Amino acid sequence: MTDSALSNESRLLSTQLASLNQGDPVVLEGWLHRRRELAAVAFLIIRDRAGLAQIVVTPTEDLFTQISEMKEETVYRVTGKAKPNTAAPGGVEVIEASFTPLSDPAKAPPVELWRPKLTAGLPVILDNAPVMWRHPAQRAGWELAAAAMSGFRSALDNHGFTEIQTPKIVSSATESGANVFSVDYFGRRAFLAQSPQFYKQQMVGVFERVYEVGPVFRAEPHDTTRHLAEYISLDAELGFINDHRDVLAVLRDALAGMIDSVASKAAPAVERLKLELPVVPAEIPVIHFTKALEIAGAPANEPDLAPAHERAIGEWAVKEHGSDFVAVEGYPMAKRPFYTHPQPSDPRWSNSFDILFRGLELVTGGQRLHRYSDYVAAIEAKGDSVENYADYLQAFEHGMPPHGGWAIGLE
RNA sequence: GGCCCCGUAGCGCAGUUGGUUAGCGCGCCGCCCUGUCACGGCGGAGGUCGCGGGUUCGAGUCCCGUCGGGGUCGCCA
Repeated sequence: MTDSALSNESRLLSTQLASLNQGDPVVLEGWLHRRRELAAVAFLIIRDRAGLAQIVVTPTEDLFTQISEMKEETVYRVTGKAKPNTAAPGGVEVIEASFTPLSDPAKAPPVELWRPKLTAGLPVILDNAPVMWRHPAQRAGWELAAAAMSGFRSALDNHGFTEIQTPKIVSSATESGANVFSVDYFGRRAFLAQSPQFYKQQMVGVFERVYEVGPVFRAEPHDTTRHLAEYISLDAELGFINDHRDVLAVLRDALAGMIDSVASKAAPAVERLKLELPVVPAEIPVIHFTKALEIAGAPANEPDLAPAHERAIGEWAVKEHGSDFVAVEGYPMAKRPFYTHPQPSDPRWSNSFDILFRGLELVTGGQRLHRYSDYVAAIEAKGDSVENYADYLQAFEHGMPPHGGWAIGLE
């Protein structure tokens, strides 16, 4: 657990202090998180990747007179001796310390990073991001994301998936009306990828089961916080399914894997943010779109679920099934993209679903068309030309199994 | 894009029916305090009140415009 891969093999992490005995030598490296100067004793808090450590300085030490010159966020190497002390956070503190700066004296941060709560608005946080991310509460967000991605990957690895990376600069923006960013590609027009959808389907033709964790780009011109220009999408696609219910079953395991991973790998972050982690039921309750409208009290001819409807359905799921998760299947074909597979019993509806989590849309997925002839019909039905999709359709000309998948926004 | 709200010191905010020198907490600087853990106490510096125009004897405050931010609805493979 030391940084033995580095040349400085004696370095300890702050959290390892607790296991030391009186007088054990200590080498720490980190940021000066906070100084607390009293008349006859001073406390210096060092922050490293693991947490915080307390160094005690007494007036007999030369260091004592230099403390007022030291600036928060300056990086130091600290050497000293361990001293168990019940008054110390973590039970063991460092005494007889000497500090060697590894950076220039740091400029005062725009906000007080040592405060338990970050007292800054979003614009201030974004404008000062490199410093703000150091705050334990901000950092916790990164820890959650890392644990969630790790859980997603291992859950799908266990299900026989292959991780892929698809192009992010693409030649055509054929997919739907979502706005795309255009870029200059050596004098030709290209676009930032809105979705790995086409590529991941093609790769089902190679690996049967694939997933991707990567950025997607949407130039949404709307004044809203519900869209981000760039975000991380957790995409998966799997072949040889019966219908979208098979997709849902694998998705359920992926979600459970993500939450388990957050619980085990990001426990300090969960505690810091005082999060209550949801439980993914063994089977996520599924309702049909028509039933969802009923529950939400919306007219039966409503083409889509509004945010207010989604909230109502979320409450219903907690009450009826004790679940934070609920899947709505059978969205109208008219509202779904052309590659969506219709519901065999009634083609007005689709074999696609959304998963609502506490009343918010969390995942969109479903079964896709897999026959070439169906694609030709679907593309012509929307008044488009098959030639515009020639590259994509090669996959289906050459044999594709029934398949489906989903996309989760990490944020 | 519609509707509502907000831009005042590094950060978070207050500022009465328009009134003379624009305040508070934290940070910053100085002094003090035997163990803190959001340490505490005393003092000090720091602001063209987002920007432009207008009304008025007088605008942080009212009006118009503009830029930026937040909420909500709509839109959204």
